[in-house]
Amino acid sequence: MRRKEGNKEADILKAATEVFAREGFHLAKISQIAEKAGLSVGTVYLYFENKDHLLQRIFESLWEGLLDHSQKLVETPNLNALEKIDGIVDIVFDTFAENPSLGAVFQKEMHHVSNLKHTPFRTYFEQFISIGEKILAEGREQSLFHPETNLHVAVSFIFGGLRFSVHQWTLHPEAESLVIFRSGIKKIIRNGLSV
Amino acid sequence: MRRKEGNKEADILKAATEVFAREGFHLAKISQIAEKAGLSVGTVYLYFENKDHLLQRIFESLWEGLLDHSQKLVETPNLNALEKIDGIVDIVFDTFAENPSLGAVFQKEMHHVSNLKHTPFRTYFEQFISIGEKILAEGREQSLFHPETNLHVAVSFIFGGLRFSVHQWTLHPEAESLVIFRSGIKKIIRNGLSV
DNA sequence: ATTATAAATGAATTCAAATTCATTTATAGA
DNA sequence: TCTATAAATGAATTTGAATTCATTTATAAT
Repeated sequence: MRRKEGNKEADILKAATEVFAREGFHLAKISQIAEKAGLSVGTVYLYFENKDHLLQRIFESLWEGLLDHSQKLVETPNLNALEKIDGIVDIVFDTFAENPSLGAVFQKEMHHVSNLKHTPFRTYFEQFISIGEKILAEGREQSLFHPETNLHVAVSFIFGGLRFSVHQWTLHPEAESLVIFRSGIKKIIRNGLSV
Repeated sequence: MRRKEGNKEADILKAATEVFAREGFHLAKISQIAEKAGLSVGTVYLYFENKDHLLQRIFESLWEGLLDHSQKLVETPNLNALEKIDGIVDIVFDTFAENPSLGAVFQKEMHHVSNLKHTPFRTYFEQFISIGEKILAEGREQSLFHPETNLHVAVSFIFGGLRFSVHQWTLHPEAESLVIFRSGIKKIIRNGLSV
């Protein structure tokens, strides 16, 4: 009996991420993905039920990575809330610096994925947000943060800002170094604009 | 000869905005838009060349409104940079509070629109960003802002955070009042999280 | 070397929705 | 009242890509 050569599932996911990043999910063609992965259209369907599932899988592993790292971070002792916020920024930047296409897909398609039936993506997002809120609440208790900061509002703002600016960086990585982008964002979250 | 009744062009744009907001551009059906606007599919094509143009028109007037107001704001004398930042937040919130569906479309479809051929949307976005950078540069000169803040990074972050959080508010307007959301965001931009 | 079978292929099929256009409807002007 | 013509309609057409599946290919087992 014939055996599988290489890791086609991984090849397909990688190709799909790149094509979705460039074209956007809805304009991406399975034929483009197949070509980029170096196999035929039919083979894509041997490994994935359909186009939606491809996107779901990408988000599943993305969210699991983000949540895993973030969960570990919040549980780390001897880190104050400010350091934890920096840690979250690092997790997000590390994730997408390593794989810029993923940043584009995350920015462009999160809403679509959340609306797919039978997916727990709203939950993943909510978990992430709730980790953020936990950190901010901690910082408030430690009197590191302004006591009147509305947690929910702050977390939304930071999530949106972080996701968008990481994506911008992946689009123009030459404009500012990753180091500058990353530290710039940490400063704004900590100190805002005012002197 | 027969004359046009009402303002069908406006009805179609309004309906399209609502349907695009709920379904996302690519899953939205012209038939849904026609039904919501109270006219037939063919009539949509009497007023708009195709589906893409419908989205383009929505963004065109949205951007023009945002840029118009922002332009006026930066030119207002006797406002310091911090007040101008607050003004931008107000402009964005006013725009979308008045028409929440527009906020969803802006969040979900900006990237798609930017990639449409023959559109100046990259330019609109760049103009908006450059207004932001101008304000931040001003604040730096007035010694209101941290001198080491990277303008480009800060503006990206703020744009993304603002757009996302306004959209979140439109999704769950009951969770926090508009007033709380708006002032919370102003505080974070000004002062960050730290005491 | 032959066989059985899993893996892979890609042309053919299916499907859904965008777009068109022949037909109908309403009204301004004669 | 009767055109002439613009406006509106929606069934029919077109389009384009997702998905299928009959066929081919490779290899493990005998």
